[in-house]
Amino acid sequence: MKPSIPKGTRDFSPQEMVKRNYIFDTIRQVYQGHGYQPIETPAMENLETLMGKYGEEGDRLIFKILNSGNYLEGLPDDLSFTTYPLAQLTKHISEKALRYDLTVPFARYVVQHRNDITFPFKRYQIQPVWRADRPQKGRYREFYQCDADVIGSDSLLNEVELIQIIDEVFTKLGVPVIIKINNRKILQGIAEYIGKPDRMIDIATALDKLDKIGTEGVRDELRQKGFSKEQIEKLEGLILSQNDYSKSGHSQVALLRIQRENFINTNSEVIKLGADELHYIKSMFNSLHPPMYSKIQVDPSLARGLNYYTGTIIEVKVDNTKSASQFTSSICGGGRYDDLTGIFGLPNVSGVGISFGADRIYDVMEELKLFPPQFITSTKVLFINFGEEAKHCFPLLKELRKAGINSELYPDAAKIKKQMDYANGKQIAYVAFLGAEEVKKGIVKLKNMVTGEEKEVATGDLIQHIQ
RNA sequence: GUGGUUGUAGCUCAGUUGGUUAGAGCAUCAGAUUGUGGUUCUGAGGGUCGUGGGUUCAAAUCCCAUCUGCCACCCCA
Repeated sequence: MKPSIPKGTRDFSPQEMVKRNYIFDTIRQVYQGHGYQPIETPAMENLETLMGKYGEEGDRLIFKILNSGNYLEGLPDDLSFTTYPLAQLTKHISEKALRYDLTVPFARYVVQHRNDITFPFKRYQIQPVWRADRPQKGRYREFYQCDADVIGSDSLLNEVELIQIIDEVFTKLGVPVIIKINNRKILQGIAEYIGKPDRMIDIATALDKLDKIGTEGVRDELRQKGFSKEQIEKLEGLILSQNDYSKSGHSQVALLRIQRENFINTNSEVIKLGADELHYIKSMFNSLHPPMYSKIQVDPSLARGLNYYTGTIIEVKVDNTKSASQFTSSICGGGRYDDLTGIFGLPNVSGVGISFGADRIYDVMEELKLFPPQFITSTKVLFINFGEEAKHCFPLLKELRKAGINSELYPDAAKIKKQMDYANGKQIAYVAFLGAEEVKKGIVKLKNMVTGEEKEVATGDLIQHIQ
């Protein structure tokens, strides 16, 4: 049998893991610094918990788990695979699924453990999620999300904090980014304003493509989705004010002002609320000292596909004006959801959160060569194995490790050359010789593998000679 | 889910209009003074040419299907 792994999944080598852990550790450290606490949830959830939370497209991308045992039991006798509706069939043969994100399982967790939680509850969670998407560059079927959410607080200061966290993480990692924000209330209000309150998602996803396909493309898409000419014109009056947004040349602030004037004319409370929220957040950052390293941008076309967002939405992309990155997809996203816990029986609890896509961040950092070089190895000192004398290494190894110096003993009494090759392969900085001669003299011969320099040091002074 | 593209040794790739036993470099392993590597020399192992069919006297090469990677759409981290 030829060994292989499922499409869109990957193995990670030691070299890759060191770098991946660097990303995880950085994010974890920032989260903890802001008072977020860790939780974990199972890889699989009840299918029912997940279905219907991510939109139609999302449902399709959920990995369903076939029931154990005789999963065909209890199916109708007249079952025909060609005529039976697939969604119906799924319900019968699958009751569990791999989690699609960390936010919905978190909402479930909050409701289930509500009596043990003090609100507002700030938690972080770093775990893999699975999506049955078709793989591409930066798109995997198994990938890690690093989430932080605050649940049980309406304050916009949470949004402000989360955006600062985003800035802090990417500053630490050295990735130049643009943080884009918008507000779903505006989009919802617009949908109501043009008389299609239930089509907010369609409007949002069409607008989301403004950058890519331009005004005319958005018009076409809306027409295809059944919007009338009047509705589209009304919409344009609000969002696409003046020509093409992307070509308009207005600064972000100016653009926002245009919107607010237009928005006020709609007399829509929802729109005004959304615009005020956006403006509040933006103004917080305008007066922030010291200012953020990352650019923050109000983007009226930002939509985000997930169904559960109701307020602020956030998306982070690599700043291609500051780097040579080819990456255009988002590497972090998030937003506010006013009633995600409601579906699980706990209404009126608002939450807001963000999620870093660790795998995409890794790809970007690799592309931009942002990983520090010292990450190649994890062992600092290798003791050469001379057979009988090997046991004399143990006390020294213990001491080194106590001092935080990663060290190891070669397991076999192999030829020196082979052991040296091993050290080179792992890019180990020092090799220690402790053979019969050294034991007799009470010393260790320490060799610097970069300079080739060798010196005899007393066993007690070993640590001082290692940087 | 739709459309396109790709696949030869662990890695990077050669391989003529279909024509003997499919090659190279790097890597690996073994040896060249039995306590000194990253430079050198010698040798070895390793491929059902992604997989399964088909056309042909003959297929890595042509045709079909399938899988994987990649690209666009869709959507997203």
